Amino acid sequence: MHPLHKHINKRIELSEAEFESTIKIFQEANFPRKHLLISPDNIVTHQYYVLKGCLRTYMIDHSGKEHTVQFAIENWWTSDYIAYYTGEMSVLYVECIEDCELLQVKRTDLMSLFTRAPKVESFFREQLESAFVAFQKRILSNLYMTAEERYRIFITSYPNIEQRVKNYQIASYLGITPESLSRLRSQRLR
Amino acid sequence: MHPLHKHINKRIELSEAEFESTIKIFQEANFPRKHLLISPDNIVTHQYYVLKGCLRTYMIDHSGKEHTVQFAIENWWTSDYIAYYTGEMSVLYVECIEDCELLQVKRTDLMSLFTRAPKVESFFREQLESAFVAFQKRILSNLYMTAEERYRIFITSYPNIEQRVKNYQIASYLGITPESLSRLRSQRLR
DNA sequence: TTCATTTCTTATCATACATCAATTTTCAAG
DNA sequence: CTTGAAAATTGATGTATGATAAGAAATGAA
Repeated sequence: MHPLHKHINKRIELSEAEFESTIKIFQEANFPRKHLLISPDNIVTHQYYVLKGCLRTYMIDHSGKEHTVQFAIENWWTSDYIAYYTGEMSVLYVECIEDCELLQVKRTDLMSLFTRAPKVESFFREQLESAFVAFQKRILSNLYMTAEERYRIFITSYPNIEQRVKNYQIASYLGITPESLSRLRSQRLR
Repeated sequence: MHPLHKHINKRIELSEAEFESTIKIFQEANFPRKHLLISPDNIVTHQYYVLKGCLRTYMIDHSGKEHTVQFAIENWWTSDYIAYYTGEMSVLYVECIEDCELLQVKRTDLMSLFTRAPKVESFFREQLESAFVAFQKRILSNLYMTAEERYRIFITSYPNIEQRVKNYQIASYLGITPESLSRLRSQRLR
């Protein structure tokens, strides 16, 4: 069974035939480590499903500092969703931090698939509901947790991520400097 | 034209007949100032559309401090979306901070409406996309902006909100103390 | 394996915001 | 209006995290 079919069927029941018409609009796309899938000031027409690899979505602020919005690993979806959903120019980078095997899909193709296959739209709606919950929880945890608690939550909810991404990238996800992350990691060992 | 019909038609075209079958599953619900629509440790079965009034969604952490997730005014939707979408017990309060006229809808009714009326599902998917974008922007701004910048963004994107909500509630939305908000407001005047 | 580059750590000092406390101001109920 | 409670302000002091710098460790390209 195709990994994407398996992934979709965790939420909704899609027959082999229905999946066939779905997978038609997806294209395989492989990129090496360090490749920038998306960079600022572009129109974003695609979203991406990760078959293999790891990607990071981040912005660079006016003072040159990086801020990580999201990591994506196998069976996650990624894009610059701000640009993808609004049609505005991109503000984010999406970078492969490992060699990546992706499935890409164009938003316009997905939209017309939705009218033909409402079940697929339901899948994406439910997917969005989960993502929305995750982001709401993240906003809350930024409001009331210390950096150390957020770090602990992060490494348990992204298992093995420490082997795959740099500490300074984790720091930029948590909203602290690499130095502060280093400090709180060394304190935890005592 | 019904305010909800007008609201939906900003995204998708819904005929009078289609709207009739939609509005059927909504109920009017009016509550006075200070009424708690939702409080922690309950199952959340409804979401709410604001016809009139202002509500605040917040949590209280282990040390008793309040943290505001969202304000909702006319034509906004609100609920404890974490509990509503996941089925988990609520963790949030949703409080009327003015007398409120609401339309409430049960999630199960909405789900079955979606299968009968895919256009309504499209409306809610698009709505979610926008909400997702807003939350992603908020996470980013918490990562790279100072409290003062976030305050400035807040008062321009929630116009006239200062007349409707308490400063300590705005502070708890921005992730700072009321004292800090008071100080940065007085600095802005100089 | 080697070497240059990137990343991580450690230390010191600086700062934005928190905490605590004391008034003053606002506001809503009687 | 009056009045008491809630909210906002102001000041003094504390603290987590930032900024900067320098050395150690890890990494990856040749």
